[in-house]
Amino acid sequence: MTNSSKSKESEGSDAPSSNFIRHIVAEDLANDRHAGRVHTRFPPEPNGYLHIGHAKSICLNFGIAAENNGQCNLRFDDTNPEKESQEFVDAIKDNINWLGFNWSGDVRYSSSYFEQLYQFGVQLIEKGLAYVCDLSADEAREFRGTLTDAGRNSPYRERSIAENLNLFARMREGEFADGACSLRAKIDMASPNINMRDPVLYRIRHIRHHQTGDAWCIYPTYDYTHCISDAIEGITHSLCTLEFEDHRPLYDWILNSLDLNSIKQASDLAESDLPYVLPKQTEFAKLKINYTVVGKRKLKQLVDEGLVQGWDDPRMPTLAGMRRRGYTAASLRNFCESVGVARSESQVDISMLEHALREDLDSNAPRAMCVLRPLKATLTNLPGPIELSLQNHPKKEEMGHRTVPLTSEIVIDRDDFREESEPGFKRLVNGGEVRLRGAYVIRCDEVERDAQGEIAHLKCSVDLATLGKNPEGRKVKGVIHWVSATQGVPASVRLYDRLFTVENPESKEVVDFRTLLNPDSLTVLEGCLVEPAAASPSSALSFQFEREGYFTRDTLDSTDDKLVFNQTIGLRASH
RNA sequence: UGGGGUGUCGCCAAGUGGUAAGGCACAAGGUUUUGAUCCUUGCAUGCGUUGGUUCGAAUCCAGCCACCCCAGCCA
Repeated sequence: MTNSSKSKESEGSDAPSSNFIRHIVAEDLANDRHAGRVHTRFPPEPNGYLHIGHAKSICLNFGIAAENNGQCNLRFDDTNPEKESQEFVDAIKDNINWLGFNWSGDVRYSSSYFEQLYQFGVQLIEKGLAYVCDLSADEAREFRGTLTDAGRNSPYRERSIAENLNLFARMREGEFADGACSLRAKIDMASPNINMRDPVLYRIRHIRHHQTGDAWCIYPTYDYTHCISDAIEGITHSLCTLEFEDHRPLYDWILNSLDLNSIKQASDLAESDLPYVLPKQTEFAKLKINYTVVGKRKLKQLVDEGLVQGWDDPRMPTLAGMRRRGYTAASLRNFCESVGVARSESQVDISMLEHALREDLDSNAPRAMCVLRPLKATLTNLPGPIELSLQNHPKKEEMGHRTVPLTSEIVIDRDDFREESEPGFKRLVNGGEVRLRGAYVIRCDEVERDAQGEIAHLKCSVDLATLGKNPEGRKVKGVIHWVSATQGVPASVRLYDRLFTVENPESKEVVDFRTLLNPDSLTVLEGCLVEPAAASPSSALSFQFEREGYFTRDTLDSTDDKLVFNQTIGLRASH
């Protein structure tokens, strides 16, 4: 067999996986199509918060640039002031930095190209490729035809260039009311691609813009703005999602209709000797994950109707929410890489996200102990309080040690105790032994109940010969976590479960996705006890509470006298 | 009845004519003072389907089927 030698060399384990966009970029580089440049951009509209789906696009765009010594711009595609705001601009910038990416140069805004866009509009009119149309939106819809029937030409389609120029200028001057007319590209009302049936380039909106104020009352549409903005910024690879595939002919039509040299002169490459090449749009499938929703409208609805506690509610798939939940930026980046980039629409299983999270947290989160449902236990023969020095990470000596106080009064988790031994139960039972994590083996000698008959207190004896070593002559298989009842710090802990009860809450069959919300997505536990080291204001924020899972301090809700932890994700449970 | 796409293991996803990578999930073992981690092993005679071309097809050709997107002066 000769194939073994061949397959070995390609097994560079950390090499990024192959995907069709990496192929395209590599091929363009090989053919010197952009003079060696790779320049991408992430172009969010500031009309909502970024979510996990955006993370894929961010990682793709910034990643492709970084891999090829290229640049990636952050550009706010802010052509519809009606829905946009500065609040979203700020949140988006913050999220991108948190994810670990830095955009090239200053933040860009499509709105900062409005004057240039207007001039290009004039150019299209002069070339006889655009006209001012007085059809109302409703009329325009009728003229557009249907998916199967061709549209009809607008009665205003043959206005003279001079008249169009005059009208376009007056649109800008504010002479007309909203919707009175629009600038349209003159393409083909019979095109089977509806986007080519004389699409609107400019509409009239007497409304203040979050970046340009009252400077404009006409605003360019996405199709007109996006391609030109890409061209101005010298973007080489314009990556977007599949639903824009039908817009690509228009993207190309607009750029090819403009004088190439005038585009270059308006671009960041105006002074460059490099040959100017128009950007190319490439589409990929957006990220969908089961048991959650990423539709902007749905997320907004959850917030507005108080179904969650805000855009940064830890149950939300927004970057702000996930960050607050304790997701690490690295885990999100790794997840996006593992999901890949392709053109087939897919819905990724949330277990992949959870895997990336646990993988990162397992290797980086310090360990600590926290008892969620305390049950008091007295260690009857412990000579006195002692301080144990426990390793912060079982495999990483370099993460250091912390001191953990052991006192005669401790708490253990109610779930870790049963009166009767049961098959398969490896924790503490009456009369049985168990290891206190990092400390001694104890035996439960007595169970005390309260007036209601509930188990209230255990009396246990310690085998003083078992610190750091196994007892002789017998095997103690169970290990449970614990916290000193007197030194432990009270905390409130929030446990999370998936937000929706069904795999695909966004499916078309769903009438009202709100009825599919999981009523148990949030459980608040009060009176939990956490070891002092994890409660210190100067400690890390994220921990693995041993045998429970990963938790992070909620810095928004924690106060000096009330500590709050959010469960990031539980440990994998294999029993 | 128009146009544009996509179909490879339960979920993602490599593969570009030479005999189906990898990850997640799952299952079975081993190690373990976390029922975690880690390690080992297993997991598509098969690439939507039917034909065709070829010595050879997931890869090329033709037909069919399923699903997704498009009729905002949203992006």
